[in-house]
Amino acid sequence: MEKEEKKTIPIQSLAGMHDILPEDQFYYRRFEKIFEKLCNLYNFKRIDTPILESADLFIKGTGAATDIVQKEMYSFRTKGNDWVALRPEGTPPVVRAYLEHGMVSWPQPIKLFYYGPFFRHESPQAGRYREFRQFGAEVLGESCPSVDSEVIALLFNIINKYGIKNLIVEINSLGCKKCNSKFITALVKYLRKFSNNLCQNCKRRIISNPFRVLDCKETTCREIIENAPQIIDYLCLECKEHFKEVLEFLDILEIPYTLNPYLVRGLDYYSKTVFEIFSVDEKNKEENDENEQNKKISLAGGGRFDDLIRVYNKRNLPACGGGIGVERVIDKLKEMGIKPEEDESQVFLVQIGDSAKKISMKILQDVRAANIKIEASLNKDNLREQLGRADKLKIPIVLILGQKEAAEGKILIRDMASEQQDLVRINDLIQELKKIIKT
RNA sequence: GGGACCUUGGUGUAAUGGCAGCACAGAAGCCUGUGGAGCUUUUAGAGGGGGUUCAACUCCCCUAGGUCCCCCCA
Repeated sequence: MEKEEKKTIPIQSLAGMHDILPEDQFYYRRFEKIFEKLCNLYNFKRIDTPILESADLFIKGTGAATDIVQKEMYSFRTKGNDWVALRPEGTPPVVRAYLEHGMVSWPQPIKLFYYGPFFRHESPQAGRYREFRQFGAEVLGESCPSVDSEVIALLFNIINKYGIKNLIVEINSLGCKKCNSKFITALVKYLRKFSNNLCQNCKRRIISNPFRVLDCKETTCREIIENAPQIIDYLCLECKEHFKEVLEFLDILEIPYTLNPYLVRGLDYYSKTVFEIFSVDEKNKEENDENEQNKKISLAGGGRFDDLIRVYNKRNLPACGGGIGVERVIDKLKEMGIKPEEDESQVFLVQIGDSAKKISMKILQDVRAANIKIEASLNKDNLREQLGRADKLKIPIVLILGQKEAAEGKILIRDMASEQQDLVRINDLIQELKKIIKT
């Protein structure tokens, strides 16, 4: 054998991708428990769609001109020469599944939720990762404005229940095709007058996606936008009515919201209602609004997408949905200093001697079968060490099985805090444990 | 796509162009029948590559990550 050169190749996780270590799992579990419970109450059914989809699904659905598709999509050719993509968002796959499985013929509306990883290739920063988890809820096949409010309420309540208060919904209406084409004409006409003063991006956007100019953060652009026509004034009767009702429902549900006429969102398929949910920090609420505006990160967002289905199918299908950025919500909770409780072992088994060790294996199995979380270190033999371990793991109850006890078919139950010990028959152990753990 | 700062054992950190030190955690022991303490011993480190230099953890360049900002979004 040659002498091995110790050249270590650094193995790191990819940029923007993170391991979720045991200590962080509880943040996720807590979130999962909450959305599962609330979805059940709202009667949303879970759907899981593949992480890998045809790239076309997003190019057509999310929109070829959007940043998500243009710059951020993980897409590649497979060996079979298919053009595929890691899903950057959840709505197109759900719509695809809806059509593929004939959910049109199920009783409408179809209320679905999903949870899982999504991928976008952009520079990582606060609340922004290349792999992130999203919870989303979609209602398909229903045009009633109550649906918009219900989706907002569901997302709002999940985040709220997770422990993040001071939530506020920003909401706007983009209108339908008819009214927003009128608006776009007016907007473009207005913007052209100032096009020399707009930033480079916005000059391009006048042609490619004039809506997005409203969203620009450049101060010069913002000044121009201040006096720009507002979509609200161009809504057709139906859209105006729809929006009004959504807001009324939000009032009834006591969900705090503010109208944001500049909220447009970067996905192509939205129509009528669009919204994002933010957490407002008490402390800098009053301070310089400018900085505040730029710094806030939305925890959730969504809207109505009555026209998305037509992209894939001739069918006409109203729908509305939204998603929560799970990492963003977790980061917020951490920022607030809240830690979900870890579910520690309740019992630790200490054994001394060979015969005891063998009986221990059986006891561990039986105790676990009785749904009691028990830990042991069978690799160690002395009592002191094993007790030390139980102590380090902060396990409140220790079972001690020595040679003496094993021979008599008995076992000691020790309460670590009070240092009280009871000798019980091994046959009665589970009963005794249940008594102790209940109280 | 553009920019700022950062990277020292598992973790948190210190100092220095000249032996990389400390704390915690880990392992072994004092001590195979009762834990939390103490003591002893011990494992383990400069993200990777290149350059300047007698000498680089330190200075320079590249690269990979991290954090953050612009852009955009969850």
